[in-house]
Amino acid sequence: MSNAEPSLSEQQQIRREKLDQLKKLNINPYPYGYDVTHYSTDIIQDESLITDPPDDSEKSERVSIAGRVMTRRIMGKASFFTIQDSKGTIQVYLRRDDIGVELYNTVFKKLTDIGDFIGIKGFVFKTRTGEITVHAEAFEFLGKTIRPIPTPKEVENEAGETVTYDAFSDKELRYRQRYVDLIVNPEVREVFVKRTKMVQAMREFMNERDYLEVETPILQPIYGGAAAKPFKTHHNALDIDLYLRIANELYLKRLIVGGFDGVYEFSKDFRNEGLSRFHNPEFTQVELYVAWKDYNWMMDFMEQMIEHVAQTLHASTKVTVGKHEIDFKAPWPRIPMYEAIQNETGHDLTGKSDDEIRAIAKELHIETDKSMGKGKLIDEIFGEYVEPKLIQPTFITDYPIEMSPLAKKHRSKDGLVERFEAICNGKEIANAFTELNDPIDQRARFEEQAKLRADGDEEAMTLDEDFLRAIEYGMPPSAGIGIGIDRLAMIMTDSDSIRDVLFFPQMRPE
RNA sequence: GAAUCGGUAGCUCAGCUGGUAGAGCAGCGGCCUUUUAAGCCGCGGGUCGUGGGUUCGAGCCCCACCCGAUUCACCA
Repeated sequence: MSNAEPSLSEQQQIRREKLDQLKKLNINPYPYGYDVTHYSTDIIQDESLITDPPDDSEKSERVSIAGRVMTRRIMGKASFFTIQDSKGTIQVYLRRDDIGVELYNTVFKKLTDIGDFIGIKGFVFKTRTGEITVHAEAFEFLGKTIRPIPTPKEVENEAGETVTYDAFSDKELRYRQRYVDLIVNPEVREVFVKRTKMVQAMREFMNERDYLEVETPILQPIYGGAAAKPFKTHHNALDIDLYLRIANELYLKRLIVGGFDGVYEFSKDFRNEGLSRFHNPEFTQVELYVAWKDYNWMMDFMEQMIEHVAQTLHASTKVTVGKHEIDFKAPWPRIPMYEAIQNETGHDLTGKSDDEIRAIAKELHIETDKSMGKGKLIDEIFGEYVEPKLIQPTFITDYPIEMSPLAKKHRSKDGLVERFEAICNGKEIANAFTELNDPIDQRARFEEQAKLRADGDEEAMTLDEDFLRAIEYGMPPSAGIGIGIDRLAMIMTDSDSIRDVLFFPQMRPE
């Protein structure tokens, strides 16, 4: 049939030849299905399946499994190999005399490679060395792979530690070819399963409280709800520019105006900024808005929800992250921002003017420039001196009004808003406020942002006339929060790069 | 965007002061019916990230570029 192309490696050519040979034997290399009764781990965990001594009589139970061949140990007329399915791996014992000469010698020994899919039916026994193994009575070819997969080997040394040889460890290849990473590095699957369970736990926690999961536009004519640079695109039929959302805040608040008491959305957001260990151009937040509540209530809510997440994932409130053990047991400390800064730097910023704060920033060796307003300067000081030191989950409260154009003025502290950020492992994981629902004030704040923009702050917010119209119709007092799902997933899975909690992190094209 | 480190066989890596590329696993041929990094005998496999340059000669030295990792800067 198809001659091997010159650009193919020797191993790729050989595998294509094997494909042709299978067809010549009237074996479909890509059949349509297989009747699976058991997964690998189910068999290993179910003692009652083991026949001892090995029992091939009709009364012993049969299992049928399917998966990839991952290792092979061929000893003439009998072989051991492992099959990997979606739950794990199990060893199979295969004998020529059980399945026939052609299937064994030709189909299995000659034409089956590591990575190929096969189905096995047989009974379960324990080998001399005590490994639970399926003794194959039927062998079926289920899919040819024509590209060799990496072949890491795991072995336990005398100390009982698992040592991996030839691990598929090149990070670039692992990110670019996540499918291969998932095949050969089983711990990767665990990370992503945990991430999904984390999201499920949060969703259940909110659903139990009757908050409504909603969907809002990703393509927005005016981007808002955060300070960030957007991705821009164009709609041809309407002939208008649109932006990929940087946040969904303003839409969820419109729904609060519309009469929902609690709405949330797991939102893919997009920010046209640098990539790093903590930043991917698209990332996930869950935003939640609840009517009749304020930011104090939201702190209670958040610490309870995250404690619940930790319990669900780790059966404990304590999670090991790098060198630290982080305890999510509620309540978490609540420290006003100025107090936190004073604790770390000795400077009390309360009531200070722009120029005074600029001078303090310089004293603290913070690089400043003209476009930085008071809010930005304080944020810089905080980010440099306080944030990295907050390992245990902590609420930092009461932010300067200049850096929070969507938050409500503090009920008692002048110049501040009712806002908090949750910090954990030295990074922000959530941002929340008592929502600003005074339309006159909101308009003034947008106008303040417009000035900052004119002064060169590219991330200052744009005035959204429709959003203002919405809250002019009246928005109940509300609390809102955004929780960074990727950041939280990093903590919950002890991953030190955001790329390790994203299946397909953004990469430059090959 | 800056600095540092890296890119050699399918995978993991070695490659000296520049002399024309190696190992283990994987692959191919053979032996082997309870092995487990199975073993034993034999064999093949490479535009050394890309493009220039220096040199009799470049994986190695020089220049430019591409890709990645880490740290830093901005942002969640």
